[in-house]
Amino acid sequence: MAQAVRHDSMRAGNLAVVLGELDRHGPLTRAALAETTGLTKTTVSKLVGDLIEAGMAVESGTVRDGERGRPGVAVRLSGHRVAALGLEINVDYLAACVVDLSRTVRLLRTQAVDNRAASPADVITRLGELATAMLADAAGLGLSVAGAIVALPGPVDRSTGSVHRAPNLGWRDVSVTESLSLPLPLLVDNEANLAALGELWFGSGASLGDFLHVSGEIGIGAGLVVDGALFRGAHGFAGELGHVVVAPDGPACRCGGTGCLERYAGQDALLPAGGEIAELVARLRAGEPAATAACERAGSALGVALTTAVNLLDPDTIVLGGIFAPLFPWVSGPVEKAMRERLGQMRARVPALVVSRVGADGATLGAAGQVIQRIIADPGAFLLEVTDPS
Amino acid sequence: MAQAVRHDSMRAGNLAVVLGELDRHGPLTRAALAETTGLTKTTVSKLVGDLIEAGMAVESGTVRDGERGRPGVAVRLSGHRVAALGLEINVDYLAACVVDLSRTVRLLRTQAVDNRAASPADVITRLGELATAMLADAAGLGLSVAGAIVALPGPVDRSTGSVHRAPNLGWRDVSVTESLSLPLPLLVDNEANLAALGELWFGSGASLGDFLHVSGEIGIGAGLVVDGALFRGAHGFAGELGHVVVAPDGPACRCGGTGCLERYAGQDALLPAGGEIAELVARLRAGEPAATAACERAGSALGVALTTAVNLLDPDTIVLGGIFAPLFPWVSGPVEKAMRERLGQMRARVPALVVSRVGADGATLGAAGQVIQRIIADPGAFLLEVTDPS
DNA sequence: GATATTTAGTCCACAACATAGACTAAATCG
DNA sequence: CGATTTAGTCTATGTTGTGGACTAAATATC
Repeated sequence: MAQAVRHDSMRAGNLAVVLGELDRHGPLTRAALAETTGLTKTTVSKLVGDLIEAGMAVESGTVRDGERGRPGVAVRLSGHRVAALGLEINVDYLAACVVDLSRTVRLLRTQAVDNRAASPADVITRLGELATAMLADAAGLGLSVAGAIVALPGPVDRSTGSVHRAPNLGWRDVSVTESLSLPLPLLVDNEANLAALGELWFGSGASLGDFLHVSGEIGIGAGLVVDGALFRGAHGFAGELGHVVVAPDGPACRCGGTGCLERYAGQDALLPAGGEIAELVARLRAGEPAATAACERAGSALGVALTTAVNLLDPDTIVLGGIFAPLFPWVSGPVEKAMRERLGQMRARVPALVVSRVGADGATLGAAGQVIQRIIADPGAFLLEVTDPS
Repeated sequence: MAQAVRHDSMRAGNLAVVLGELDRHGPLTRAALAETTGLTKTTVSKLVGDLIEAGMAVESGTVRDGERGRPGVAVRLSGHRVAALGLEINVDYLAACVVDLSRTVRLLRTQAVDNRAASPADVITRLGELATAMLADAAGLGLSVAGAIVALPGPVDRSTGSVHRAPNLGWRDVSVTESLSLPLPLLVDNEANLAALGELWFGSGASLGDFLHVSGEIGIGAGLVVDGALFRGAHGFAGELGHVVVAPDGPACRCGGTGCLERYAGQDALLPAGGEIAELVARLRAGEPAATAACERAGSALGVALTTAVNLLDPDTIVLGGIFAPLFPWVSGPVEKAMRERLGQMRARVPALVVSRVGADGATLGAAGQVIQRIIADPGAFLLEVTDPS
């Protein structure tokens, strides 16, 4: 609980500080690192030496920063050795990616499968095969994969690695970490959460400030990123935007309530007759009035729900992802209108509304990125793992 | 930004760990501290010695923990030297309190004044007089006051110490820290936020887990406490529960929107003809149907807004404070009904609904408590201040 | 073109802090 | 009364960062 600082953790902390600085502020010389971290040049040199030895950083050319003086050697994160595996189980596909320490996507593979038709055990077996193939390919690239996270479309218990209920998959109480055995640390997380992190590291990124990322699918989830980390709430179920009440007397929702956002702006509300979002986009492009009206309705409801979310969570930016990304041109107007009307008078600035820049792979990439984030936040633990093969 | 660990900050960090442990887990022997912190007995002894010398801890009797062996000396937080000042400006009163390091309330004074009638400058002058008197009394008790926080009824900019708009006071862009000059560090914060912290430290406390504290007044604010700290959002305006949309087509609100919770459950909605909450309680006790119906309506609306808040913020517990504390017996039913209906099916556990245990002084006490919290989180800084009179 | 100046990075003696284990102190058990 | 157990202190030691002297490599100045 209370974490005391000792000599070894002091060192680990300083390694993390240096690596974090390299991660956030690009290539830096040792002198610049000493300045920004407040450590002495001597200390920085030693720490950088360790990081280079561990394959987590490399020197990359010289830089003349000022006008005069000896040029410095730029040091940057190196992705040539350390990597992470991101996995995703979704309704109609499996996906896996390998991302290296510099957050470069090295491998990405998607497999279209109808996972509703298969049993959870079969799905997990298939994911295991995909993961094993990816690990082999990663080894071929000389990468050492430090860990993996599985993205799941439903509320998860991260401590047990299980999904309580994933209605879209038809799963109940399935433990993924128990069934999936891979030769590395494995965790699970919610797809909407990881999509938000995917946007942070592989999309518009830090320019968004603190943002709320909306994942529209059949359900509607959201992930709030504050200071580069997810806000999860007490039990990890924060960000359930789909069941925000838009109209207390509205239609019944599968959650037991009435008038939830999902009933107005979920995929089933936009496509009551079924079908693909791509078809809806085609009808919208053709200017079909019924399609435009449906988006108008969904956008207004989404605007009301997001107004509420802004009042409670206070983000800088709102990112629309999932099905709302292709529909952005048609829903953004009503959403912005609702937010301006309801927030404009009280707040100096209404949060900006932008479209997600990562596509369907957001959650898969976010999963791998989260593993990388953990390594950067505590390189000492990983260093031990690599150098000490006990 | 990136905070490196050096020898001095290692020491400061360990002082904070020991003091934090004493704060959370009551009186402890040096041996017990060594066990829980992971530090050696030698180190703990040195740290405890420093804390005792600084007047932040004291030895208090011996304890026989096990069956055999030498009994240990219990060490606990001491409030005899270090204290903090909490201040509050509200619509119809000023308040000040002095709380010591062990979070004992040593002084508390309230002054009934109609602050809407006076100019901001006059109000602040009067608060300054109250604060100066409190500081003199604290000095008389041998207390050294380390800092102060002013609670204000409106959104504040904590970096400049100013309120942008406090509609209930009729204030616009008033900087309190600039106008109020006291011989100690002074900060400002929002009343609803500080009331939540007041509940944490002077009310039901840590038994609540992560909780959302609702401050019902003319407006309705809320403060979310996660892991013993306030969730503030990107700009510090999180928790604006009063403007959560309960019915998109509802009555217009002063915020520019329509159907905000405030219009259904704020003080003006419960008492459309004006008057005091105490009178409403009397009518409720008498069983007056109109009064009961008003609470029913307010409770249902509050239940809808809280359902939404739970979906987005995921707290363990919801605490009703402000005007909802005396009205609790009449509003809690409808609130719980709404939450059970709308959340019961999706969640294993619907958050518990409890009444606030701190009264009107919650924000004032929370203000002082927040200063104490800062000292406990970084005793090193305070130690320097005391021992080094530069 | 030689020298001064500036900046980067390394080296070495030193200081700060925590550690490990021996030691003393004070209780209960047999 | 001695053996055992637990609390707390003392001393030598180890790890880590510091500060300043030093070397290295560039530009500026004359």
